[in-house]
Amino acid sequence: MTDDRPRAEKNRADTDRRIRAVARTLLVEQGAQGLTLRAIARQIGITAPALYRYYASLSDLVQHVCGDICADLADDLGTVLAHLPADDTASRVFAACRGFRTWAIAHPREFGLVFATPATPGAADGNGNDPFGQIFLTFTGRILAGAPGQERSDPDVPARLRADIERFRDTLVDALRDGDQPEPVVGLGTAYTVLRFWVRLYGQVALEVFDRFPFPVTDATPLFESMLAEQAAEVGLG
Amino acid sequence: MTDDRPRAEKNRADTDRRIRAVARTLLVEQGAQGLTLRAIARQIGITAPALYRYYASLSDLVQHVCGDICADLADDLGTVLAHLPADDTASRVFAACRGFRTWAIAHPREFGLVFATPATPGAADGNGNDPFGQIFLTFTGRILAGAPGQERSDPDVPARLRADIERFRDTLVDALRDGDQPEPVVGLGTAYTVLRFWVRLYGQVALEVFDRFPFPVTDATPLFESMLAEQAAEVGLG
DNA sequence: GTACTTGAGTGAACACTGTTTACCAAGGGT
DNA sequence: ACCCTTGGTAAACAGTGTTCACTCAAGTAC
Repeated sequence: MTDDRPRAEKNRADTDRRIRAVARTLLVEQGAQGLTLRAIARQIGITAPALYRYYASLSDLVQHVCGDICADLADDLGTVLAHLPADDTASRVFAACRGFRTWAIAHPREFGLVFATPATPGAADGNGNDPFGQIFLTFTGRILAGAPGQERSDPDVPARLRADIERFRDTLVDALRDGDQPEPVVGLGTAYTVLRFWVRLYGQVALEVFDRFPFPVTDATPLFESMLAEQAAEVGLG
Repeated sequence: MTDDRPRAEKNRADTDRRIRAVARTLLVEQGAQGLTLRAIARQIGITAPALYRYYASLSDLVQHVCGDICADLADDLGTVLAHLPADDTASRVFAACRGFRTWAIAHPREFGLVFATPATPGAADGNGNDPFGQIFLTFTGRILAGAPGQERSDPDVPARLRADIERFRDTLVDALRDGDQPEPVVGLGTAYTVLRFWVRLYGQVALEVFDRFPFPVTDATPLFESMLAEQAAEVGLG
């Protein structure tokens, strides 16, 4: 399996990887404000304008870095879930939520960049390439794939929400499509539950990572665990 | 009630107000990236270095602007609550939550600046001057002050959280102290409930304002209302 | 009234930033 | 041999935060 692409192409892909890697470490070590074109160029021994051969602008580069970050997080959650039986939905949900929190705490700068930046108005094309939503869909998809048909009764979702929850359900099964599997079915009640789960998980983790709880927390883990347990109990897991 | 302070002092306070006001409109009209020292100076007919007579740095200025923003939001919620009977806790809670969301939607840039910026490591001195926590404490304080003694049984809060929830309760009664009122009492269960309420409210509003729901939402209001109703029911309001 | 001190504001400078432009040199295709 | 794409450079432009030396007016002390 030798790499017989023309050397030129390989070099290009290589420096592209180096650019993103350096950008990443710069973000981690100095925060978003240290993520500058000239610093990146300096570190890989190149001049700043050369970067415009790879990205149209700084914000374009940053957007791609966000994509990388989300991919990493998705991978992380993927390996976490891979070690768990596919039909033990409860422990898979717990593991995914804990994994998300753990990753966020270990990578606060990355989390801040992708999770607390207002969506760029241009990138909100339906949904699609928004990396933020993508990672969420990925990991709930991985869980749902192993737990088909766990339906709550559909009337559970209030009437005024039906339209949007249906849209979300569609997005979800779309993300679930994988290979030649049969079309997965996801109930409206499930979709609604998943959405609520996400809202609360996000709130909890964001407040913790940004250190924005309204009082000086000494140990956030029990706080997180209790919220998790409560919510799991609420939907009948555990 | 004439203002007989020396004119010099008055002028200083005046241009200080102008600085903050211009900063504010700049933030609203151009986003955080348009909030620059030189732009502010230009707009009030002054040179940039002069601003250093008022603030130690740009980030110092920004921090004070955050304070102003939070004060405005607190005022907003204050007037909303003022029109409601002090003993109708349910409608006061609903009004405060709706008011918070409405304000956030009407002021997305301000919301983004103060609610989605990682806490400055220096400013996290215990709690105190962190404007973020302050506003929250203010408005839950205003509600709790009218509904004393609504205790859930204290054992409701899991054992491992007691220490932190007690700390939160203390912060809360501290913020409630007002004039010569008798020392207010807040149960642990109440504090815990309030905290959970905040986590979910924050998650919901942040996701909506940043347009980061994992699917294209067409009407976020029912989504918000259903989360609000659900949570209110859960704690026995309504 | 005359010195002295204070303090807001200025102008020039420094070290940065993103971005554009013109240019260059090496490689591959025909 | 020719051309032409491609990755890179140097120089420049406009803008940024920040510092320093300097004014110049107002207030205070004698």
